[in-house]
Amino acid sequence: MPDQSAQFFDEHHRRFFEWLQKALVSQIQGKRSKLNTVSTVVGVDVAYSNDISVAAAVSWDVDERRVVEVSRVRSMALFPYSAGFLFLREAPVMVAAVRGIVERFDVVLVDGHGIAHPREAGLAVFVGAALGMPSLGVAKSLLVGDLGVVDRGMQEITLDGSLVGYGVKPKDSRRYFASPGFGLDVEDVAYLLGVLGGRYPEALRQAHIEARRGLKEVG
DNA sequence: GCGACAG
DNA sequence: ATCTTGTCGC
Repeated sequence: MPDQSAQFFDEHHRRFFEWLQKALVSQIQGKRSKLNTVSTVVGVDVAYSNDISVAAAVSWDVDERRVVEVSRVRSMALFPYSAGFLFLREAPVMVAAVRGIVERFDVVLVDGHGIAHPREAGLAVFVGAALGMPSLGVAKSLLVGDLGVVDRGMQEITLDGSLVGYGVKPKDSRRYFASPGFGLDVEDVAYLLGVLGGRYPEALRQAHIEARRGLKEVG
């Protein structure tokens, strides 16, 4: 079997998609709206079964600590996974799933990096921009950047000398890396991490479960 | 040229 | 991401 990714990522395609990422980044410059009080967050994740993808968005009430709404979308996985270009594979279906959430919410938590990305154009940046909603990237492993010293279970992620996010290692839950997506800055990330209790976001844990459940319920 | 590489 | 159950431990 030949590498399917070659079909999508030869030199010409890769260069064009990189241009697209840079275009978005320059396009949203200055569109950093101030993050208001966060009472409801929406976590979004995608699960796969061959070329079928199911995205699940879970609305989570931070104070009451409960799921308030679930939205799921099934679709064809048209792009293969390629590090640095995850948005091609997951952004379309993630955006559709979040649009299925009816009740209001304050921020979208995306399973993937925000600006902790080679071109500061991670999946969370695309999803937030497309929705016109503040977004936070939450990844389980580092893609780029340098980690600073561990301080109270947290460490800064630096890229070209600038702070782009935080690595977090809660005592109970799994390690993760958070960076701004759209509509919020690094200072807001620190605030958000506090609101979310420092642990791996329950909204994302639920989204992961719901996405996998979606694969099974339909086939 | 050699490794690294979100999900 | 996905293939996969129960089991050891706090």
